[in-house]
Amino acid sequence: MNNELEAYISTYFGVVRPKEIKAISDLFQLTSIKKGAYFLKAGKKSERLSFVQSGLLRVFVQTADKEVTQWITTKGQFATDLSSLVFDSPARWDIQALVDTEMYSISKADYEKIGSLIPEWHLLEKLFIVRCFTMMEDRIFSHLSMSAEERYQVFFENNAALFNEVPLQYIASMLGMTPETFSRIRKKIAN
Amino acid sequence: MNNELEAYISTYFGVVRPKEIKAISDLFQLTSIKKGAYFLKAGKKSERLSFVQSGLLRVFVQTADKEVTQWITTKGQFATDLSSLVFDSPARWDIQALVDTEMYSISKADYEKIGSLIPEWHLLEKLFIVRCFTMMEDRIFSHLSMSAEERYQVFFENNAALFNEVPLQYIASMLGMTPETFSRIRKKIAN
DNA sequence: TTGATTTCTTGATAAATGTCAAGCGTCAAA
DNA sequence: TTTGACGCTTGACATTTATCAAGAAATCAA
Repeated sequence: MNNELEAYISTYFGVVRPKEIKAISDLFQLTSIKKGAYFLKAGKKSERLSFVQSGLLRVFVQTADKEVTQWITTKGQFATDLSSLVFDSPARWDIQALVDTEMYSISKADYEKIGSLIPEWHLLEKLFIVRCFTMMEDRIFSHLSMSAEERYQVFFENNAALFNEVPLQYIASMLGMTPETFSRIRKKIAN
Repeated sequence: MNNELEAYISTYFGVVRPKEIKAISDLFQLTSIKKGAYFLKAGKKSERLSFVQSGLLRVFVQTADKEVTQWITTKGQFATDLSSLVFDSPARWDIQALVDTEMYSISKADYEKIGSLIPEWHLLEKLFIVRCFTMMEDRIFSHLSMSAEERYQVFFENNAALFNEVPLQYIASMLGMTPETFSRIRKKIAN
């Protein structure tokens, strides 16, 4: 399996022994998904966990009156509906490829095998999820304390490249504003 | 140790064997904290994980221009700065008792012992944190898709009792609005 | 390349929310 | 009982953000 995947496993989960990294990475398959195709449909069970190798996925949900983009998954990030994967509940998000996308993907069954391969796996996994939880705390804080313009600024500083790669309306939605507001903020900042 | 704590351990973590529940609960101490006292100070390391048995804690942060309430912890909920507890990083939140509060509290050192007492502990812990993560997803979604009034309604439906127990300004803050907006929403709904 | 489609921008206006200041009620300490 | 602190409400007004509609720009497919 691939060096880049092994780097993810090492970086995100802190697995250090090469044999173990190899054992985990062998459970992943490199899979491709075409632009517009769905990695996950809301209502279905999430059967796979994936790490994006190249390309982009959009996590969103269709509400009665609008579509809400919850996140855009970029290279190196994981994609799944975590609660659906873990609890076998119906997925709450649609996940769709914004461009042709390659990812390292593992089935739920194989994912659950990792625990028996690596003694401290559930601990490492816990640490990974705590990091995710902490990012969510930060994101909530941004909505409690910042204006739309401030949220734009912070996100742009950390994700500038994304602004050339996806329809801006999706970034607007995931920052909690309309495309028009987003556009006006950009205009204001440009001057 | 106490039946109520054992119920939390059973409910939140899914520990089933009575001996194990007992072993875990014995590591907790019932501790009291007076109204206004701090359970955690931002910048310090979070050394304890606690479950509120009675009373209320407010999780907040002081920014340059205002104080932001991130959460109010009620009976049965856990209190800590999770990332600080897990990674030994400085706490990002202040946690202060809103009223005299009793909680079952465990030190980080004892907490980390649980893994050696119960084989599947890290798995159970993971499931617990995934549930927390999912709640954060929902909360972010509420900020991406709902107005202040809708957030008020949803929160009120699920936490009506809290409205008689804490200064409403704190609820306003944790829902991402000013006390004045909060007050006007209440007036509107009353009519 | 061209036409169709989608996305982005802009203006006008409306609605939601924030800010500031004042006043009122409640509660507890003096 | 009074006084002061605190929290809530209200009004006037400002600012932010959303909505709607139109057109410009970019992208995609034939």
